Amino acid sequence: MRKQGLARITTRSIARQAGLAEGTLYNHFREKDEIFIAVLARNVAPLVHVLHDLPLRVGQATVLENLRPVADAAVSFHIRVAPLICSLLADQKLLAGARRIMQERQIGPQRSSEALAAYVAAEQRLGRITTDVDPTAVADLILGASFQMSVLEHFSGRRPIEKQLQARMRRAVKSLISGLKP
Amino acid sequence: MRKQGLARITTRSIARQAGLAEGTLYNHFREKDEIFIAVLARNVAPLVHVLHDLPLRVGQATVLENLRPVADAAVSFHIRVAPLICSLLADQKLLAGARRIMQERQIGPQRSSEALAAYVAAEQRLGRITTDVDPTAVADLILGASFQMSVLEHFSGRRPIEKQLQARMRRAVKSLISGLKP
Amino acid sequence: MRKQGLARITTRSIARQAGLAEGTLYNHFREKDEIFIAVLARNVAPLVHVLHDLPLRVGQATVLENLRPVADAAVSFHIRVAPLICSLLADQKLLAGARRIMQERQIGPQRSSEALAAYVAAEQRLGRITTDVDPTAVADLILGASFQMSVLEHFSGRRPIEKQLQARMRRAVKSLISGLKP
Amino acid sequence: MRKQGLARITTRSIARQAGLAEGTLYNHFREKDEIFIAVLARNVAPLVHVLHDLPLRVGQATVLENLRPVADAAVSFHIRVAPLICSLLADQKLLAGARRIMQERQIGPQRSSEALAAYVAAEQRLGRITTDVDPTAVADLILGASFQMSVLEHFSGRRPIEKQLQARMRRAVKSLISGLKP
DNA sequence: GATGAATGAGACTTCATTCAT
DNA sequence: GATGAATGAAGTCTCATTCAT
Repeated sequence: MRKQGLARITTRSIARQAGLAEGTLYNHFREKDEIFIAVLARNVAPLVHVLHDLPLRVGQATVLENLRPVADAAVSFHIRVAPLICSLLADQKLLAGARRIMQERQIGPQRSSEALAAYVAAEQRLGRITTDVDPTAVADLILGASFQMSVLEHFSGRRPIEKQLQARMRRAVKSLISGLKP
Repeated sequence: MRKQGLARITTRSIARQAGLAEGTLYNHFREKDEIFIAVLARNVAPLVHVLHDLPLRVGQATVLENLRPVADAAVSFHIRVAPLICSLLADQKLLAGARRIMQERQIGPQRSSEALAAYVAAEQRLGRITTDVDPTAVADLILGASFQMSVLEHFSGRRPIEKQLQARMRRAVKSLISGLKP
Repeated sequence: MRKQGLARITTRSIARQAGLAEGTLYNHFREKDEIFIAVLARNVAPLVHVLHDLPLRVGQATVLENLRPVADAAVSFHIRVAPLICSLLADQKLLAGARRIMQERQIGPQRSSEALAAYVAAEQRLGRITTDVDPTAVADLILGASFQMSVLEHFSGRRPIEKQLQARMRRAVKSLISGLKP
Repeated sequence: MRKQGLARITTRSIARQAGLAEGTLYNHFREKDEIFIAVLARNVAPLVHVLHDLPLRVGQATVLENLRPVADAAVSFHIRVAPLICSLLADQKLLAGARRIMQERQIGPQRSSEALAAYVAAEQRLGRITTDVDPTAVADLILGASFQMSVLEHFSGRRPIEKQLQARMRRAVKSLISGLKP
């Protein structure tokens, strides 16, 4: 389900992959959407964890060293569930269900963005990041780049390789830290 | 069709909006996917156009002034069709069809990325962009940020406002040019 | 559907009997319940018609001659749809839908009962029916006997024969008019 | 189970109400239908009992006093299991099973009707009931009225009140004894 | 005997696509 | 070229029944 990640995921295919009968799914989940959200929730956990730890890192080590685990976790997350995230956007009903559950659990992409932006702002106050940049913009750039890479890989039909994308993502973070100015 | 995801779009609803009978659609398109790809193709045109013009701008004006139309066009594109792009990722069959057509017309997200990276590399050769950054990474950051913003907006359920996102995107470009270093 | 009349009526069986594909049903009805109600409504029409004409018969001909068409129509109705009526009672959801539709159209078994009782009361006022009887009770007896006969026939597994049941019903009406008293 | 129709009754709900696990039901009954028929059989017992005693009452007390317990028991029975009786008619398979069991135990609606008709005939022979009436018709009228009332109540959605329906049924019996003739 | 997760047949419904008019 | 009823494959979900524990 994570690997192929179709909106066209059928209960049949889920059941087959899980080695269960179709009806058995409904002994564990009330409806298909719940399975969907459960997979998403489980996979986002590591990223949430890393973002949650960010405040403790403010002023510690270097900004690059602090952003690296974020970048790695973002890639891990996106590479796994980019098609699932896309399936949400592709289906209004699914999206509505996801939104509801995310509000209940106080999670969601918005929060991840905000957590990252908060870190940037905190480092700005310490003078370790220039105040020329907009914290929200930085979050958009970092998380967006990670998402974009995963989507591109899925688009191309290549089987995305985590290590490879993480390396590419680190280049992006470095580039962002450096800036374009000569 | 652009607003809600593809998953819930029926030929009936397309026909109704077009003021045609359902069967009539099939006098213009061979199958539903073709309609979908046609919509995508039409909406990507402006962005392709801007990217196509980039080589002419190398060394002209400022890098910021050259990237701004790219940023604007990317936002315009993503804001319109983010759910459609996602629908591609969500449907293996659709994705295959889209890939084929994109190859024929020599377009696609890969090409856009490459065009932008090529511009960055060219400016690097002129010394107007530092060689510390990786051109591909810059493309990922810029196009990814634009995509990310649109996806976030659709996710939140807010009706995305183009001007607003373009402003946010310009802040991202400026931040990228500036870099995080103090 | 009328003949076999199962609650276990499946859309498949309906479609087969109608000589249509299963999906075709949904071009004509929004859901299965609607088909169900439609069949019921069509078959109740003649009985409703007869009951509607009753007020015009008050004081005309004889009470027996006036009740006979009611008895015949009731048998015709029940013989056709007793299993369908039963299917309603057997399925709360179906029953709720039927109730709603019946309220909208101002029909229903209650109304039939009342129409018949009203006729009895009117004849009582003319002295053609003794005031010893309760009009509502008479309606219960007549319509109940008709329903009972049809249910018994279906129960026994015999294919109910309309003429035969109508004759039996006429005996019931005559018996009721006569009374048990020696 | 008696209240709502059978169609929506699941083994799960039966088990929950019985305070047992779903699987445990199958240690007591071979299949769901058996549970259903057991409930029906238990509830019909009092009515069967009353009808069984009828021969002893021939020529005793008054006809009205003899019919009253029949009327009361019929209402008690119908009010309890009208939806279950209907569920039989609604399900060919269930009906077949019920028929078989009823033949074994020598019970069934047919027998009830016959028992009541036999009583009427016996009283006719004693001159306590006019020979103008048809015994079978009288049975149809009495049992039918009782069934009809219960069905109407379930139809209307009102929670049927036994005492109330029994009173209504007594009026029906009295009306039948009196006859319509002025 | 009790349990309840697993099963899988089958129900209702949707919808892209076809085709006679 | 336009129409829209008909199609039927496929999807989600329910539930009676089984069986290892």
